[in-house]
Amino acid sequence: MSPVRTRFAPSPTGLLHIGGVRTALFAWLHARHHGGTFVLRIEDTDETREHPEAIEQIQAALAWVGIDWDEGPGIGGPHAPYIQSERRPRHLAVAGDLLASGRAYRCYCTPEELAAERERDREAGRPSVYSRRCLSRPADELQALEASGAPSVIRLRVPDEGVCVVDDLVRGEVRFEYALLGDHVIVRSGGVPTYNFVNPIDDADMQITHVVRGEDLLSSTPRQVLIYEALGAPVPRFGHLPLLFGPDRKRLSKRHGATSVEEYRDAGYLPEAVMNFLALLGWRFDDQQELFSRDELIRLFEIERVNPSSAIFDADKLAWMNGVYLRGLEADDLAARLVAFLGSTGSPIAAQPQRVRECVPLVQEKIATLAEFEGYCAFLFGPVRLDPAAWERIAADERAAELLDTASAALAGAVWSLEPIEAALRGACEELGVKPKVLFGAVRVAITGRTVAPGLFESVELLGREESLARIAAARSALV
RNA sequence: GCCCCCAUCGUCUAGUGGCCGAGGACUCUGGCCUUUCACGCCGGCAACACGGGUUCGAAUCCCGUUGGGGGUACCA
Repeated sequence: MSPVRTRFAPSPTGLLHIGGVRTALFAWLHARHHGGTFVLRIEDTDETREHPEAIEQIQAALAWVGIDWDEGPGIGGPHAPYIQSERRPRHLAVAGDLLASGRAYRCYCTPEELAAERERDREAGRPSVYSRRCLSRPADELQALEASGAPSVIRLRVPDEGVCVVDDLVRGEVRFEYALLGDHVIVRSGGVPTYNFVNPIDDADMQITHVVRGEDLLSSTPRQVLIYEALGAPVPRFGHLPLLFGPDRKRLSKRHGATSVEEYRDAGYLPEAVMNFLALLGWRFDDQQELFSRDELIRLFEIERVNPSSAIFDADKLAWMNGVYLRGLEADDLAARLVAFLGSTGSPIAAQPQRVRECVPLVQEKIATLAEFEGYCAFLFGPVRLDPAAWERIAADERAAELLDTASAALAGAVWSLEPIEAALRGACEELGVKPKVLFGAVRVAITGRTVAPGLFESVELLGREESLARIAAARSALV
């Protein structure tokens, strides 16, 4: 059995779509599971959509989620560059061979003629298949056309009959009748080869054994199989993954919210959570386990277990899973990630890494994304910003002054560590005969400026006696 | 129009003829815990698209219908 070689072949059209990452992930997992090779190839076939910086972005996005590649463009790395357009001479040479052997032919039909033909086919209820007019033109007519400088494309001559049987790794046998295919264009009139031609040549040349890609490419498989056969190359196994949709069952797009990995990274998601979540879109190990480390995924992933039906991207579940991963992090690790994240957002609190580390225990169970940290902890890094609505809540209480004074007095005499602080505050409640939530609520607003905040005792302890008392005093004097 | 794929709770799914009066997770929801918010714990709502077969027996196999999706380009 030959070693497994898979590839991910995105076109550089912009930020890498989350669906693209899912495709890359499955192809990568399949290679890694079998100890094979994973190739990254940039398919910049269509020059009109070329987007150089997108090549960098694609690599950065893959690297961020934890997908590495053995061959292909590397960010300053040693990997051989696979940029499809650089292989143009080889593609055109194959086209030349096909032309010479009669497996391909020149077509001078104009787009208008072709469109009219399709229209007629459709109206007649027939499958629209190219009429092969140029294949039946007499030689002198062809020569005249060529001499006149009429633009031409090169078409592959598809068999008149027979079926192409694709034994798909996720769908089983799928059959296509060649008679329904039509001779497709392999080289455009401008001399640029098409995707359906170039893609199988590259896969053959790179000895790809398993083509793992989206289901949108299933229909083009027979056209590509023909190219492998023409090349005399082995036809790889195909695995067509179910497509990803938004909540409205339409293909995932911008209007569904975040669709690029970058957006999730910038929203404070963890790469391991994103990878885990994406792996579960179409694949599952059993009826229990949902949390998988990168290594477990590699060990357990089997493409044969991929579910063939399309999946809807559930952002809620990703958010939940991100929280699970966040809570599972070592405190030092979480702190480091927070500092890096805050730095990337330009937050000034990134400049206080020790402080961030001290805050971690207070919020690790409360936040679901790195982005939520600042909202909870900003009061520990600088002056309080009183939330007006929160302030209303305590200002409206006629006992507010009494509450704050008593709390202040209790704290003033407390030994400054967690338990004595709690004891002092609880003592204040008993002294006034109020429920803890009443007094704690008032102190919380004074200290944090908000009604929703990290644990009060921990917050007060971290803030220090002086600052805590100052904040309570400030709130006290702001009372009317 | 024609070709192809798909079809279990709202969502992701387990299920490969009897273990399923269908299991797990997210969401929603009732409760507990509790200084807020979370976390955690306990409980609840909620599905085999429909119709025919095959079989002693079907969510599981076959056919059809319906629905959804993809393709049908000198896009990929």
